[in-house]
Amino acid sequence: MGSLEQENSSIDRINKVAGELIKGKESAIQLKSLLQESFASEDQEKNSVVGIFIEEILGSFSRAFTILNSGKAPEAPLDQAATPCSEEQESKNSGKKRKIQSSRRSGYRRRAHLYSCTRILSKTMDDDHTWRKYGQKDIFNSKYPRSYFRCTHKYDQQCQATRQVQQSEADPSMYVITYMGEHTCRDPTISPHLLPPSHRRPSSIISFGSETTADDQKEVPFNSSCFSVMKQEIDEEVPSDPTPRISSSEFLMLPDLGTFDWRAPMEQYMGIALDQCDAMSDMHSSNSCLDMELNGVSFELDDLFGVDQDKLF
DNA sequence: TATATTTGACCCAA
DNA sequence: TTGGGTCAAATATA
Repeated sequence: MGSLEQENSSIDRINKVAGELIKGKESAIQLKSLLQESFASEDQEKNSVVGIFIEEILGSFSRAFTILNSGKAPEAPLDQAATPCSEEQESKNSGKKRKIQSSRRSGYRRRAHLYSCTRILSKTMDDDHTWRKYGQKDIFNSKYPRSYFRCTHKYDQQCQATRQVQQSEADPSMYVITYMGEHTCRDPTISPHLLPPSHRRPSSIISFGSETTADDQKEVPFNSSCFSVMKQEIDEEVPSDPTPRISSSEFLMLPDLGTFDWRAPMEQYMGIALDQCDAMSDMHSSNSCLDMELNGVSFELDDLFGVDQDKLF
């Protein structure tokens, strides 16, 4: 008896939550068009930032709907350390088309990355790393396949960085890019001296790209895989471009990065970057633009650097 | 010929 | 059991 009332109460709550989500999503869509209209003529960068934020928000709504419908989170955390594959691993299906060599999976690893972070970007974004596609999968309940890329230097420099690229269902012109693992490689096109020792460790390097060439780039080495500018090859039709190019006009830009001093308090730069999102300040509490995940624990950069949001906005 | 991409199979985690 | 991440043979391209 009591259980029936509880059940009805739960359903009622779910319906209310769904209603609020629908309202929120509609508001976000309206806000997007409003903001992009107002920025369209004057500030392309703000317009792009708005787009990124809105995509994140809409994605959150979609995931929330999914959770409501399924009763569980759509994505499992990525912090599970993979069990290193032992040499004794053998093929169990020797009768299949492709026969496996006994050592084929000896190095098989999965989800062993220390951290991951997800970006929603347009395909025009550029990256300062070279990637090689190693797989593509159709994703359950997803309209578009997901492509898997690894760093070109995986074998020659044991770089473990990978990324996943999937076309956004909400906006097919955008791509959801998930970076996993950190770049340990030293791409010859990236000036190593730009990476101070304290910033070569994983999860401590974030790069707000600059509109400079690879030669004179003064990127903020903050996270070479998470916040670096995107590479053209996102488009699957476009082959990997071995020449890294830097163009982050659609991403958070810091003015005068050439004078960046990483010994300065990070909030100084975060403040500048986040200032560009000032139009979205009301959304900051729910945004994940600068969110990262380390060992499966999500946190925001302001937590990481002790940035007080109230001071920034 | 070397290198990159495609794609089916393998394998892990939930 | 199944979805999804990775491997590697086959194929494409420069």
